[in-house]
Amino acid sequence: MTDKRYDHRSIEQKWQEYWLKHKTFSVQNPESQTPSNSPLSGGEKKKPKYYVLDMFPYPSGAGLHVGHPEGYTATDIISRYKRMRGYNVLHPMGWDAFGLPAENYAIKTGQHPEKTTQDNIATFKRQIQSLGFSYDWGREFSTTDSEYYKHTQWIFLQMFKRGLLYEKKMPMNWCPKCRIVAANEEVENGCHERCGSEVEKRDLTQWMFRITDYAERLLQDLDELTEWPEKIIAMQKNWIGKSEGIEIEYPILFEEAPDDEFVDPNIRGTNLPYDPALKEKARELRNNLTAPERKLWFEVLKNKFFEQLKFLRQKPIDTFIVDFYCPELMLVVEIDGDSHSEQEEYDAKRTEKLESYGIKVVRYTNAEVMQNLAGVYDDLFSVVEKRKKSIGMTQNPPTPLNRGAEAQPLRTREVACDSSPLVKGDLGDSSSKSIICYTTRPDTNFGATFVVLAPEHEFLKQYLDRLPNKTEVEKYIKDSVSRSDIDRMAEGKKKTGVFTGLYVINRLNDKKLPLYVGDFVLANVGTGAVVGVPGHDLRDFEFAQMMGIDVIRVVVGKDGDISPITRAEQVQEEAGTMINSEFLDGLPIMTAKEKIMDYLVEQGQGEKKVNYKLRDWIFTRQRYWGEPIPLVKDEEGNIYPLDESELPVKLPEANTFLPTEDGQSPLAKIPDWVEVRGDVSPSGSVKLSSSGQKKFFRETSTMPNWAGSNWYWLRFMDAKNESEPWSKTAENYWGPVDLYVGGAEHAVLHLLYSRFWHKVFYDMGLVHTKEPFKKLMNQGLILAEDGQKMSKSLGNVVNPDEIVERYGADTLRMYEMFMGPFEQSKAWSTGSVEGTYKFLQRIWRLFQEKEIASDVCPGKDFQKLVHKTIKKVTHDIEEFKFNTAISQMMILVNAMQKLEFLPVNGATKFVKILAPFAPHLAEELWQSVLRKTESISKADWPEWDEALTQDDEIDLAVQVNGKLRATISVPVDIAKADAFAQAKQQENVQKFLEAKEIIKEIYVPGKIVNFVVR
RNA sequence: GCCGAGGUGGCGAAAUUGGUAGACGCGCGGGACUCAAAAUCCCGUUCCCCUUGGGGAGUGAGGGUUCGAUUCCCUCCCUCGGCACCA
Repeated sequence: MTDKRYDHRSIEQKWQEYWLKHKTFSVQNPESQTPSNSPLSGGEKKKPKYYVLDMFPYPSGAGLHVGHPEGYTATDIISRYKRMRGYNVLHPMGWDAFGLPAENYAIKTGQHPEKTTQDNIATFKRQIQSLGFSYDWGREFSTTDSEYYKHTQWIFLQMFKRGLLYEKKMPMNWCPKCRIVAANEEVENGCHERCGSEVEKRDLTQWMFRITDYAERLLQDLDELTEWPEKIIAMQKNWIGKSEGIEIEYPILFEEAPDDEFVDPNIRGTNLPYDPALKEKARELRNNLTAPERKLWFEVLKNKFFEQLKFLRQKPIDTFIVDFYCPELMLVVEIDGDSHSEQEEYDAKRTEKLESYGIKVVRYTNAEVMQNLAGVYDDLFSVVEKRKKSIGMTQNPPTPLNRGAEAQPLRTREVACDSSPLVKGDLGDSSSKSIICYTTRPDTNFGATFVVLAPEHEFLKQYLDRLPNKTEVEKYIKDSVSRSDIDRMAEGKKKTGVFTGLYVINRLNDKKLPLYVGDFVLANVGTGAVVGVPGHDLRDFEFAQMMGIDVIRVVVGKDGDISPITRAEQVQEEAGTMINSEFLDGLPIMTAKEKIMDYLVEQGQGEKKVNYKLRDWIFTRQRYWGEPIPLVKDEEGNIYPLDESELPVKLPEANTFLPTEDGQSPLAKIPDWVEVRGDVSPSGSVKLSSSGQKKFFRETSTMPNWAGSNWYWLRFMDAKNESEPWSKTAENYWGPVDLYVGGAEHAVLHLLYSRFWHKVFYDMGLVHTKEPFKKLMNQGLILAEDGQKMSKSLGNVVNPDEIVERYGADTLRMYEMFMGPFEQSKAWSTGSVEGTYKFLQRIWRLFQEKEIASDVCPGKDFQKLVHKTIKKVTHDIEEFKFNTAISQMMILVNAMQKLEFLPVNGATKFVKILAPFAPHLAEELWQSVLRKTESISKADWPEWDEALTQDDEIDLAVQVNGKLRATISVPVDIAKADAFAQAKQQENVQKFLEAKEIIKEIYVPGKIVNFVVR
């Protein structure tokens, strides 16, 4: 008997060297053009491919965390398993090495980030290699290699040329600590996810990626990702945040402003005398226009259909208040109700009096306005023309805007709008303003009782002076803008706001809605204005309660409650039937939503709109340690892409890595690099040369660290390609990634950005699939022994180097797989590590101490166990259930230990299935003990005989009334009657059947017999 | 608040379509070997009760469906992860 101890150190070192030396895990791309000298043999060429990818690490100074090997071991098991199953496996590793820590370290110590990065990569590589992963190191690269980032820059240029990038000045997330702009995805609860300090909003100009152009596709194609965790799908859906609704226009009712504010006092008709007592009355009328007045006003007069002509509403003249008055033309437009004699007489007198001032009066009836607005318009148009002539206004003849068809009422607003339709109408004309509100629940619009604007709303900026409650509003805006998002959140969800003094009109029911400012309305959501339906939206309800605004019920829920809504619990948001809503009454809310949307669109009061929470991606960073952006500006500020021949744009040497406080990259402080000369080529790109005609300035921002990781999986397919990022041949063969494994923290960052770029590549014809990653798995977090997150400050960090030194790589791999379900987070347990180590020792001793016999019949039970184990381990690997695969192997090992000899057949099979988990030990047993001459990676995965996985004899459970009373050992295929007969003979069963009547006998073959008695 | 994943011995955890709950491992108890210890091997180990056999309870709580529920349905509680005034 040999007495060799299980010496993990020498075994692991020996085989790691062997694998490297023999290039055991290097894979070649199929060379389509040279079949004869292709590194792939004819047989290999026909092998199906399998691409297994880890999320490549950022090589931090802290070295490998025990969390890293968890994912890496899983992918390694899959890789080794797939190889043995005959796949051509691509399993690469590289470094995502641009990023803040190296740079911050550089700022602190002055050490160049390049140096830090190289050191860290060396450490990471050594640590990863010490774990015996089967990577093809021939494909290794770092995103910081200029040979790599030259392609990243090339991709940037292509995207720039496709119009996917634009420069924009807007409030950006600025982290004052890191002195860097962060993408929305990088801000958590108002804090920078990197450093945890609070971000500010700063107006900065940055390059933005039009990821929103792909919002719909990013959402739709999630359906294709059937092998992704539901959790990630849900998070991405949520982040994209699609909602379907409508933008509704609410015309603003301005209080009367002094005439001279609207109309040039030099105009003859401006200063007509009037009774000052009428002023108050006119104001009131103005705020309560009749429906026809409103229609004529909003759809014709206020909208400047008569160019340059200003109409005033409810204007006091003499002792009258006229409906509409145009001072320039001295023209009055009146709308009359159904005429009766008294009224006619009065009107005639009034007309006479007005005409004595030189005023022309035209009259239309309510019915005309309501039913034939086009006719009214035509008539008014000719009146205006004549009037102009008679008054002597001949130049600039008024041109009517586009009108609808003759019989149609006029469409007066074009509802299609610019990108941020905060306010409708020309800013010069205050009397034609509307507030646009986005809502997903227009069905409840009959219940609207107020409108709230975000404090940042454009309307407030431009019309502050015209607000009756100017002082209060101004103060409120100042207060809320000065508070950060965090402050606003810290105050809970308590609603605050102030009344502007203005009203808007809900044209659905001609109701006046008070217009408020409130900071619960967010400027960048929807249109920055919300229509308040307090009966059916909790937030609106809270606001209404705070402000003392009416609540109207327009939905009856399941509970049938139709009482006035006074408590938050009564606020019905989800489902129900419409009431108090005129033509919507009785409809379920979803039907009502469709109906009213169609109605509002038809009436020209709104436009359907799909909204996404997803914002464009802020792409530039004010940092040194990132890919320089290959753009230049000329002295006029025009932007040009650099010519592709200029790539890579390498990072210049720098003395300081500290970004400026005003949001500039340290690159901006290197004038020799920033200022260049060159010429614009016919294609519009710039070629640099010292003799160039023009002066240019380089873009000094760099790319975010997501850029490099946004296409790296494609580079691995063709890592040595110098002329292009990857060849189509390579992508055609290897793509897409079959299995992608990493932490769930990248759910909406890396994984969303990568999907975005991949779709652009797809549109460019550079890849043949819409999605980059077929199957995605997230490893669970590994917590410290105390159940807390591992952290330096808590001193509970487990160093993988120490574990490898003491127990070996195989133990660490095996232990991490045995800890529990792969996707679940779990706490470290040193005790269990030792248990796993003992298991490997037991295997070792088994092969050292027992004679391996080829001619010994091991017995049928053992043979069955071997086949069962192969079956279970195979299934479990496929399903990522490594923990139960290992327990099954433990069961087999326990059984082997009880045998006197090791049957060579069973032992060989066992070593094969052990190989993906503990490759060093398996390779040692394979080559040194079983005397095989080739690496176990080249061996075939063992098959199992299904018949041998079935038991002949089973323990049948016998129940009485569902309670277990006995178990009987019977042949699997026992006849039903025999099963019952044997079961009844059991003493303990009889005890429970005595003096009872059997009402039912249940037999589930292979499982149970159950007697139901009474 | 919403979305997702969970809640099973002292601990990590198992359990095809509803069919013997707790496989496997750690820990613990007992034993063998040893002068002794370590290592190794063997036996036991959900809890409670009589203790040869057994009996009762038990998978976060409470209901329901079923001959039978960790598994299916309803209500609720707790933990973790994500989003968070998205109109």
